Amino acid sequence: MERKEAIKTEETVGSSSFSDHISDSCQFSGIFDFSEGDKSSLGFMELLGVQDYSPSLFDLPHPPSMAPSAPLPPTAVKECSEVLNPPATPNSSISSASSEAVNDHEQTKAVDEEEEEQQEKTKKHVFEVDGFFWVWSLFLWGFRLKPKKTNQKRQREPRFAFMTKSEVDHLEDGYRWRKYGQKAVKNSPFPRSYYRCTTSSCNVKKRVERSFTDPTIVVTTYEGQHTHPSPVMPRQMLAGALPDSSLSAGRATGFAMPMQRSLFCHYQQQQRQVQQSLIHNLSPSNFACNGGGLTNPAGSYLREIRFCNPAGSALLRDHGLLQDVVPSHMLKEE
DNA sequence: CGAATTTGACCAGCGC
DNA sequence: GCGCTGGTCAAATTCG
Repeated sequence: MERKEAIKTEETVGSSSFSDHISDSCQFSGIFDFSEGDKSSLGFMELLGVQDYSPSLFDLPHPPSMAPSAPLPPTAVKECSEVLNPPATPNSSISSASSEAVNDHEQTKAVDEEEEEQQEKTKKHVFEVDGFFWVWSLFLWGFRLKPKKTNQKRQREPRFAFMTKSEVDHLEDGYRWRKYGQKAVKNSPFPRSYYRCTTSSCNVKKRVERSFTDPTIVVTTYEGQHTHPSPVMPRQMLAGALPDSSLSAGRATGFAMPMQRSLFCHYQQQQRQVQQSLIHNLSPSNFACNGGGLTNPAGSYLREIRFCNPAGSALLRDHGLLQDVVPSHMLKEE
């Protein structure tokens, strides 16, 4: 049901064509599902191999073509925010974002609900991380979980979904999980498994299921935030293996950073087959995705994923498999 | 024997 | 109101 709504919204917003258009130069993308309170949202994030960012680049529905360029040396992280339909002076529209986001939110309170939804739908964020520009597109799922008149609806934790190409269903992510349920998924031969963090004070949950459009893809959805450090992965190991930006992201947010951790754990466990699969397919220059498409009428998360010829070992080395799948500021923003 | 998993039952939300 | 579906519970079973 939720996914069906997502499809509707995406078509409304027009991001589908945007995704298609940039797919050739997109180096990585993922779908992220956030739910909080009575509001749900779905977005996709794309890493663009572009150095010369121009806000008009993201002007829907006619984005210009983008040519990938070599990665830049690590730079200070910048965070940018803009609204679609960029201002008249494109290159000056990039500005510090956090406060703007807050201000935007405040302003939208003043308008009626439809206008507010429209504004939220079209809000986009652009981040620069280590010389890469990340486009964070966030749009509502097209519905607000009907707020109960009595406001008795149970609050849902923020959720984070990502896809991993793996032969292993339950990817090691540094935390210990206890399986508490399994359900058949409608229109899919693959069941969905439900896990809870085994730490007593921590109520983080995750769902794991395979995409039935591509059985090699595992869709993992995390809900909530861990209230404790990873019991499996010593911090020192992490500190030695991952760039500062990755660590700071995890520390600053308390978020699980699931893909980052799972990739790292695969290293540690010498699960070579899975590791190579992950490295190959998640390496920025190998991973091309036709966006956060949800156009499959049966409701799959995935539309089409293409894997290009391997060519990016340098990227892999320099950027550590894009450990910052979600840059820290994105997580801070929600 | 304790921990983890399995699996059918149950419940809540939603659409018709 | 009813049926469908997603999510959770908990007893039974399996595993180490």
